[in-house]
Parts: sequence; C-alpha cells; structure tokens
Amino acid sequence: MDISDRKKRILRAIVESYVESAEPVGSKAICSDLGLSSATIRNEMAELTALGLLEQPHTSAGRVPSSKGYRVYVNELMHDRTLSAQETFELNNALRQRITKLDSLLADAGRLVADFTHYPVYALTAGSSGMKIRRFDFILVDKNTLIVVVMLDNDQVKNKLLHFPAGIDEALVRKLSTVFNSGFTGLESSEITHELVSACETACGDTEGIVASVAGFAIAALDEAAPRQAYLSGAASILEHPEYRDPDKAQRILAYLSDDSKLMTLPAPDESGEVKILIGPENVAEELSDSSVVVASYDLGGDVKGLLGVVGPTRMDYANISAHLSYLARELRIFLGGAGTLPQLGSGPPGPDEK
Amino acid sequence: MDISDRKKRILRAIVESYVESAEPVGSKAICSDLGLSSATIRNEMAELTALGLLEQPHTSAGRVPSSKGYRVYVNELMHDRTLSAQETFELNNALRQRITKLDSLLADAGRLVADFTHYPVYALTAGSSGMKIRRFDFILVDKNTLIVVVMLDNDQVKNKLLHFPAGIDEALVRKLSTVFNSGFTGLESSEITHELVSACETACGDTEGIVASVAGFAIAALDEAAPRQAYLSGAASILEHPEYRDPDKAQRILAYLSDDSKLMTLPAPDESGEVKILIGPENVAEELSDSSVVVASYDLGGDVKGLLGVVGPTRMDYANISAHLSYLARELRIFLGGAGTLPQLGSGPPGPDEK
DNA sequence: TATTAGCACTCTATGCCTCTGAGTGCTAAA
DNA sequence: TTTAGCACTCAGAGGCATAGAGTGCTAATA
Repeated sequence: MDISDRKKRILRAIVESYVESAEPVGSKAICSDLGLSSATIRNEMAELTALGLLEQPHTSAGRVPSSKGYRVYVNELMHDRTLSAQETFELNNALRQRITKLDSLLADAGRLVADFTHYPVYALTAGSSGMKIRRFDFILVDKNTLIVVVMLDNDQVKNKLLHFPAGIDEALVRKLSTVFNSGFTGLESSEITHELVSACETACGDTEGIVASVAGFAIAALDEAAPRQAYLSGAASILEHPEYRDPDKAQRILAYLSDDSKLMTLPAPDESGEVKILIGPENVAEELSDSSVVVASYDLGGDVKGLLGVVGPTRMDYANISAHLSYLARELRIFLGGAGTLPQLGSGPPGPDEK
Repeated sequence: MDISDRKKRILRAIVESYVESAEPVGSKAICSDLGLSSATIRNEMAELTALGLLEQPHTSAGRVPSSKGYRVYVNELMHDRTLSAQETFELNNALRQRITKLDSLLADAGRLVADFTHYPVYALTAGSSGMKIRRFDFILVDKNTLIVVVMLDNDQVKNKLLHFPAGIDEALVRKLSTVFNSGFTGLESSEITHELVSACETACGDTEGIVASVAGFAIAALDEAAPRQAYLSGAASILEHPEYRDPDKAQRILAYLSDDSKLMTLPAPDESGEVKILIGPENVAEELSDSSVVVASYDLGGDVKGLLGVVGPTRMDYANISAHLSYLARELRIFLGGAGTLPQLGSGPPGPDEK
C-alpha cells in the first residue's frame, strides 16, 4: 500500500488502540502519542477513510479499521512481537505438562492455545499420507480366531481380531502370511484392488472370505493411519468478546465451528509461511466473513500436517496471536521431530526406550 | 405432593403453556381450556404460589413454574409421551445411517440427540472395566524391533512397537512369551506390581528394561481399554433458547460443558430407572443450578455404561426429551447387544465376519 | 359454600422527548 | 503545512407519560 509514512503511523495507532479498547478511535485519543494536533490527524483520517482503510460507524463517531486496514497493518505495520522469556517459559511448561500422549496431541494442543489466547481454537489434520504397508503378521489364537497385525510405513502398527466359524489351520496361516507379505507390502490403500484380492483368494484356496477380510482390514488400517480429525476448544470464550455479544451472531459462528466437516475445509498456511492470517471477507466461508482466523501448521510425519487455527473478531491482536502460534508450532515440530517419524500414534503411551 | 386434582390440572396447564411459549402464564390464558373462570384460577394460582410450585416474575405478570413445580409435574402430572411411528422411523433411520463405527459411537450418538432435540448433549462413558489380560504375543521385526500384542478379556487387541538398541534374539522372545503368558494373564491393571516385574526381569535375565517396557505397555493397554471419554455436541444451540440470551449466562454454562473433567462428574441414572431428570438446583454443580439435565444410560459391555445427557433450561419439554432419550438408549442397547461384548472398540471397522 | 364478575391497583414495556458529549468537517489564522 | 476555533451531527442516556397485561380483593351470584 502506497501511503505516506505519517498515514502509516496513524493507521497503526488506530489499529492498536482499537484492538485494545474495542471503541472507535477519535482524533484526540491518539494525537498526543503522535505529536500532532487533532485537526491534522482528522485530515489524515479523512483521507485514510477515503482510501478504504478506515470506517466510521456513524458521522460523529471515531474511526475503526476496515478489513483492508487490518490487512495493511498485518502486512506492513505490525511490529514483530517476540515472546518474553517469562512467556516462553510458561508456554513450554504448559506444553510439557499437558501434551504427554501423542494420541490426543491434536486436541491437547488446541486446548492449550485456547487457554492462552481466550479465543476458540480448532485443531485438525490436513493432507494425505500415501501410507504404505510394510509387513503382515498373523497370530492364530484358536482354530476359529486369528489376529492380524499390520505394520505400516511410518512404524504404526494396527491389529484386528477376526473370527472364522469355518476354522483355520496352521498351514493356511502360513500361506496367508506368504501371500500377503509378497503381494501387499508396499501398496497404498488405493492400490489394493478387487482383482488383487481375487488373485490372492485363488492362491490361498480361500472360499471363506478370509482373504477379503484381511484385505479389508488392511485398507481400513491405511485409511485410518492418517485420519482427518478435528477438535474445537474454548468455544465458550467467543462470548467474552463484544463483537459476539449478539447471541444470534455468536450462534452462527459457533454452529459453524462445531461442524467438523466445515472445519476441514479451512485453509492451511502456504508452503513458505508458517502462519497464515485471514481477515474478515478474506475467509471463503460466509460464516467467517466478519471474523478472522490465524492458522499455523506443523508436520505430523508423512505428508500429514497439523493445523492450529485461532478464530476471533477482526479486531484481534494479530501480532500476539501469531507470535504464540508460530512459537508453539515450532515447539511441536521439535517435540515430534525428536521422535523421527510419528511413532505409535493411536497405540499407547511412549515406552521408556522411545525417544 | 398432596394437592387437589384441580390444582394439578392447573399446574399442568401452566407448565405446558410455559414450556411452549416461554412467557409467564396468566389466568386468562388457560381458563378456557379448564372450563373455569379466570378469577377461580387466580385464586388457585395464588395458593400454588404459596405452596412454592409457581413463581411470579413481578406483581403484574403471570406465573412461571418453580423448580419444585417442575418436579411435581415430572413426577405426577407429565403424560407419557410415546413416539409416533413417524418419529421412531426417523430416529431409527438416523441411527442406522450415522452410527456405523463403534469407535465413534459415543460421539455420534450425542450428535444425533443434539440434532433431534436442539439442546446441547454430552455423551460419556461411566464405570470401570476390571479388564484382564488373556494372552501375549511377540513379533520380532528385526534384531532391534519388537511388536508386542496383547489380547484382553473382552477380545480387544492392543499392540505396541518397541525399539531396543541392545538387540533381541529369538531365544529371548520365546522366553518373554513364556514368562508373560504364565505370569501376567488373568491380571488386572492394579495387580501388575513392581515386584512382579522385577521377578520377571530376573527370570528372563533382562537388564535392558525390555520386561519393564512390555509390562508398562500391558498396564497402559488395560487402562485404555475402558477409557473415560466425553463429547459435547450441539453446544451452539443453547443460544437459541431465550433463557441463555444473556451472553454471560451462556458463557458460564458453555464453559462448564466444555470441561470434560466436569462432565465426568455428572450423575448417571440409578440402577432401576433408565432416564434420570435433574431440575435446576437438584444439580450439584452450581453452574447448572438454573438448568436441567435429562440423562439416559446404556450398557457398553463389561461394567461400562454410556451416558447421554441433554442440557437445557428448566423450561424443557421433559416428556419429549425423555421419550427420545429412552427410546434411543433402548435402541443402542439392542445395537450393542447384538455384538455380545463390545467388539474391537478402537481397532478398526467391523469386518464382514463379525457378529 | 364455591364460583364469578367487576374494579382498583401494580408494574413492565414502549415510545417520545430532551439533553449531553464525543467527534467531526470546514474555515481562517499562524 | 499545521493548528485553533467553531458550527454541526448523531448515538446514547435519562426522564416521562401511556398502554396493557395481569393481579388481588370485594361483592354478587348459583
């Protein structure tokens, strides 16, 4: 945006005052900070309004930043907010204390951010895994019962108990092991076709649907390895903010945020940036068109990303929120990175010999 | 409650009118239905107010049922509401369509009730399992990697991948299998003591902590087999009801409902009844003292129960909600009963050969 | 004796009015 | 180019009268 330096300073002052007070900002309120008379600022304000960066709720009120105004602020005027030692200490503390199980990492991380920011936070996974099968094992429990164990590319292990009334013997189990380990390893979910399964059934001489059951389980295991999950935390805190004092407005946005399938469509930061800020109408979803979203991503192993999104009014402390989010995303990256690929997601707490 | 028949009819009329309209009920509004003049009803109303069954927002307003009034209504006056064929059809339809995976049964059931009732609904598990271990299996992946598979009493199977930098050989795996299968089967989580683990370490000649890792996993598997879970659905719909138009009030109750640990403390129906109704101050939690909860339970196998709780203002259509809840709880019981003990909770979708 | 019609009374909600004050835009002076 | 000054605008608060719903009480009625 090509505007004079003084206009920028004024815009910044207005944004920051408004973010703090939630009251339209008058010319007097900021003139002392800028060393200019209120009249001068009034003139500049009029021009900023003409440029579409400020808005006036009514003639005799102060100015409020428009979405465009916030965008200019975020892109050009926002001071980098680095967290204080005290703040990083607290954040780290909370992280270590509350994120213990990888199982619930997504939900826990969301809750943590919600507690720190006092805004609703969604946490979700994005991206597909292209996960592959590494090996099959079969455990014969008794003549009707078989446990299938599948180990995936990223060291996840999944199992399933199957009952076969027709009965199974050791020989069949060995044959299954050979056929599945030679025919199915290295395959993705989509590569396990009906033809392949039929071929294996012939190879095993299986007429009881055993092969089909095992193959079905393998597909399910692959699909579940990188499930799309979504959690919402701190929903109630939306009501703290004056923008959402109107119950209808609050209800609309809460209903939107409670719908997992809608959350799934929310955007992730681009490859380059670590935090993405969407202001008001920049949100595709109509329900968010007068709210803002600050979203950060971190790797969950494979092609899977974790997303943490803070939702609030456009009058948000963008600097503060994005500082917290990007710090936390970085910490999560380290936290997860230390374990190499994602270990054992969904199968118990880390043992003493896991890094 | 020992009151005249006519008073009961009047109380019922007031409750039902108020539940529908959310407006204080005047004597004129119900006199035609009861074939009495408004003056007579006014006299009765005054007495019902003296008895504490009705309240008056202010002198020149109609009457509103008190918590005590609702209690009398629920205990003595409420007509049994049986769902119409149309309604059971729709409910069944929704049930079959939306509850497919046992994994997410709890959450799905909650969401379903929330959609039908337009109130927030919590779904949670209650009770402990006393689950035991049935057998151990060990799969040696390579010389540093071992998969432990544990089968529990209720046919659940859990696994974990362990890395041991020091290396493992076939002989050790066989020894582990013998020791664990003889020493640990039939034990509950609490019975796996430090002494037992030490004894096994000696028996296996293990100095690398392998035994400890496996035992730790076994404990975790037992504890996780019947986890306490909680889900909240339809939170946003609380704002639809005039009682919660005040954002502060709405926020308080939403914050309460969003706290899983607080939900866990909510009561379950007694052994006898299938639906329990808690009206206003009957709720122990202060946050719920001007709200009501209707809660139903259904068996989840073992000693574990599933709870479905509908939360709303005391001005609730108790007959309708409890009819829906008890019907649904019954259906879930059938749905789950068909599968005997809870099969495979948390380990993949049902295969074609599971009953 | 139980019920009802009638009436005075109470109290909230609504609309209307005025007043206040914050903030503006414009003009003229510095 | 900046600033002081001034007239103007408009939302919001407070005061006031009014309408209307509903009550409690009394006296008449069945």
